[in-house]
Amino acid sequence: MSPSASPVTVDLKQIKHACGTCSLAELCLPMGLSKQDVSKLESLVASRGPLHADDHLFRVNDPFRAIYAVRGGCFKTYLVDDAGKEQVLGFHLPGELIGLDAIWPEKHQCNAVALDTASVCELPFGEITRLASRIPSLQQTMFRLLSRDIGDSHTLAGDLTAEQRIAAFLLSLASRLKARGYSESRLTLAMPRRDIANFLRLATETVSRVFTRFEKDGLIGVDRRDVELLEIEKLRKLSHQSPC
Amino acid sequence: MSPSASPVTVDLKQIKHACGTCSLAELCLPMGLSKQDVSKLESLVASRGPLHADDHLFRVNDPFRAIYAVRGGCFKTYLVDDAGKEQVLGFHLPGELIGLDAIWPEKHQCNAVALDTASVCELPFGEITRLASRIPSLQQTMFRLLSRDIGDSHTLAGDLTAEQRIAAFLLSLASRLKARGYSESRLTLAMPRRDIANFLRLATETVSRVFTRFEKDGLIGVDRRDVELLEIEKLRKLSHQSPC
DNA sequence: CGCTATTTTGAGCCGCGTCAATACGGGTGG
DNA sequence: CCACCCGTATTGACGCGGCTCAAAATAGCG
Repeated sequence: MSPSASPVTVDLKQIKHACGTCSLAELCLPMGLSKQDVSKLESLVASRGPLHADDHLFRVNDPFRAIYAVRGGCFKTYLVDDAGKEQVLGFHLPGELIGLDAIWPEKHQCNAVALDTASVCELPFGEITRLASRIPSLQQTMFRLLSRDIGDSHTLAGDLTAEQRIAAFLLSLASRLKARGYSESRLTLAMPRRDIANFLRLATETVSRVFTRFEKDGLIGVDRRDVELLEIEKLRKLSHQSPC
Repeated sequence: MSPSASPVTVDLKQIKHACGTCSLAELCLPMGLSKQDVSKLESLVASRGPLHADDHLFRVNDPFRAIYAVRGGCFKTYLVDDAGKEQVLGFHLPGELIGLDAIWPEKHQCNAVALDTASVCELPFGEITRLASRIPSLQQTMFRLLSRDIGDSHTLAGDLTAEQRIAAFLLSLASRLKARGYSESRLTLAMPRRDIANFLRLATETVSRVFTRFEKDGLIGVDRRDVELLEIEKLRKLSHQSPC
């Protein structure tokens, strides 16, 4: 039924659930909860993993039962359009939630696949909502997390040049990784150029060319999937100056 | 403080709040609530209007106090980027909610302006959440409405040709209007070409040209802002066939 | 060491944006 | 009722950014 629920030999229950001590706590659901409330929450959370590259967390039309918090690794969400072509909707780093768009019709609206070795916390939605009724701050947190995702979607909506898109993309990854305790300037892309291009609505070749151009201009250092941001300020200017 | 709260001579309290009898009930918050719960909800709702074209409902960074349900008319939400250029985020028809993206940071994330004579129901968010804690189905409704907005944002994200965008835009308007009891095939655009173009990330001239082309091909009839969809099926095909 | 997927690089083309001019319509004042 | 004005919409000419097609370079892997 649920994908990648193959007879893996990992007993999910063995993994200790400890939102209270999780380094992602303030990014994830427990944000702003009391100790007692966090422990109630913990009792609902099931850890799941490890998933490997290309393992699916869920697929379009899977029944919606839980939302997922990325614990480690990187996920990609995507659709397949009528012509059979993939449409990357986003990349999801540790501390970020996946599956919020499935609440409405109670079916998953996209596919979610691991890009590398990854693990997630599974949050059964029905029980979360029941708990949220009794804990106002949890309800509030849920509303905020949902609201944040609505605003975020506007980020890439503008009509931007290839350079602007790629600069913004790199900066977005960097800042999100920074918030999770990783380096702000050095990052390893978990996804191939094709996925980046698809996500940014560009051709793979264009992404490649812009990477090269950025490197020649001394803005970044590129070695395969390792990227170093050398001139963050210049990138920032590039990313939100209009193509006037 | 709140924009367009000029000394209008309309006493807001005079307008009868009756979510129970509102034709938009099943589109709006009361969706799936019991009679008793609806009446509790009604006691929170304040009607506001009429607003006139160019009246702002709220602006970026206004403190977030309420979400708004469009009761009549049409609204546009937009941002102004660093270069001072407007970015249309969406159009909002009767029965649709505005301001959900402001829950998170408790500030409005965009500007909302009436395109024609319009009115809204104002739903004080704090009281809604308080009520939602006590009425699980209201909480559920809120989650669903938020979730729906997340999914919707993907609609225009693809890289589509000008014709695909415009066909999809017209179909989206038509289907939303149909759900609200209006004609499915005849519609009056409340917004100028410039706003359509901006929303679809196209040039005004391109929108104009595609309208003309569609008309020559017998797909639509256009008279200024009145549009008639003559070949809905063909438009549908056009809108989601890949540019292969 | 060969096989394959990924990435890079080059050449040519096309859709759409830009610039510019014209047409249309609705409102205002004489 | 007409002349005038101004914002919106249409139409045409042209250039460019990014896509397509094609091929070579590079890396990972058995």
